[in-house]
Amino acid sequence: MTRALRQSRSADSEASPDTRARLIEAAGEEFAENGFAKATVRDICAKAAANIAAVNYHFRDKETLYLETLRHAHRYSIEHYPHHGGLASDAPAKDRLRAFVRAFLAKMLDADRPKWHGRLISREMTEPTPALTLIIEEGVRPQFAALCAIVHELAPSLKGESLEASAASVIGQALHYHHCNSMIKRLYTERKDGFPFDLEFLTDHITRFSLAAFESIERAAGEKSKNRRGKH
Amino acid sequence: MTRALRQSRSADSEASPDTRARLIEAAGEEFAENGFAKATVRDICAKAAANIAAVNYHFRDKETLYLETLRHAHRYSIEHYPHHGGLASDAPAKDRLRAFVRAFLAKMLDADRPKWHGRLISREMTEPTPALTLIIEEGVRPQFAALCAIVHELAPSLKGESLEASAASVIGQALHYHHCNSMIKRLYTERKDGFPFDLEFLTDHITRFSLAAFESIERAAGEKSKNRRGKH
DNA sequence: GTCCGATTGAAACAGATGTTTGATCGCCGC
DNA sequence: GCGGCGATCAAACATCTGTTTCAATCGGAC
Repeated sequence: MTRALRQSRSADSEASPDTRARLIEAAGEEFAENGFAKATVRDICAKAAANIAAVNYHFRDKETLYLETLRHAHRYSIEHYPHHGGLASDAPAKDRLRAFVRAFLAKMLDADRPKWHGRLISREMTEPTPALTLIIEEGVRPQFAALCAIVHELAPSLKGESLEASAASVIGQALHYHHCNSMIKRLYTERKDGFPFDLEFLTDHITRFSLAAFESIERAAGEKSKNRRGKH
Repeated sequence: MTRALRQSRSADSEASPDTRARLIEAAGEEFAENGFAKATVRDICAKAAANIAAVNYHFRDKETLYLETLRHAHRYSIEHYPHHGGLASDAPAKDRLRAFVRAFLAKMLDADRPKWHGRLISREMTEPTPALTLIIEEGVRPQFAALCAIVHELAPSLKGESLEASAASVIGQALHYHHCNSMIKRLYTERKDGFPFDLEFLTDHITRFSLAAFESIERAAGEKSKNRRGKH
């Protein structure tokens, strides 16, 4: 009957010349800007200069289109922004933290690449859609683990939940500038030239702030264990 | 013609006995859970045990209903969670920071009060809707200013953008656990009893982390100025 | 050229959703 | 009792939106 579903197309193959790719591109922009619910198939097709039926032909659903778009964004993301930021794993932990923060921020804020990749993924973080857990697990968990490893080097006294919470503190700072972007911008409107929102400033601030915290935490841990050894 | 708009009702007056209040309550839950787009007037009315026409009668629009709901949440929020957290303004800065973080987190995570107040407001932060800027300005800006004052006491060497970025770092940590709630939860599923997401643990961690950062920053600033004085 | 499958196109369908309408009910002052 | 008025209700309306249908088109294989 319906010859709609084209389960073929191994998700990577560049078979159809254009429309499929154009659809994903257009869908990415729409979804990133308006979210899944608000973005309409018609708008997407219009932006892709494709017929409305195209989304049903190349994908099956609006939902599958979304999922495929997210997959695309995810692949792009881990390919262009590896969490080690191009640094060797035996580089000093401080540098690796900076590289991590930088890569993380760049993923979100980078403007010269089609910027919807980051926005799409961050949208998933705040309101996850059912099936995509898999992708996110695959992308986020190793990233988080890598960060935990770095933090562990910087502050060996942190363990278990405290370690993970500290890693979350680093990520939270970075994400904040992304999530509350519009809000923060408005908070700084009184400054003539706006908030210095560039990658370098933020990387620098977040790295510095976090390193300061770890340093102080370690110092305190050192004192404590010294005292303990002294008393016993 | 249409006798729909009831511009009267001074936004606070408790004129209509029930339905208006029930509508706001139901709308709050629905909007907080599903966002503005996904939440349907029919669902809201069903939850409020009101007729579909009620939302048009008491408010004018779905949008006005949303706006009014947000106003309600906002009033509730600043009333029940003052940013000073009940502390006198001459209390030690460390305590005030803790109180601030605690109030901020509580606003978001508090479960025994109808928990949608916080969720609604935080939703506005990530995707602000046009008209409500006013409310948010009114609520967020003073809160942010208060935090900046606290941070300034804790780390006098921070100034201008660095000061504001540091305040944002504190807020970012707190918001992170709220925004990425579902994501974080999933990251910790391997732990049997889940992540210790309670208010106390988070307050403690964020305060500790931030205080550590400020302490270290101040120490470094002290060193630097000492060196400078020494050299000149 | 012809056939066939893949792709595209225009139109229509079906369902959901915000909004409106006109009737009805309950209450209060007269 | 009656008229007026605020409030509620069931039903319908108009629009938007995801999806489907079926014909038209294109490109290559034979």
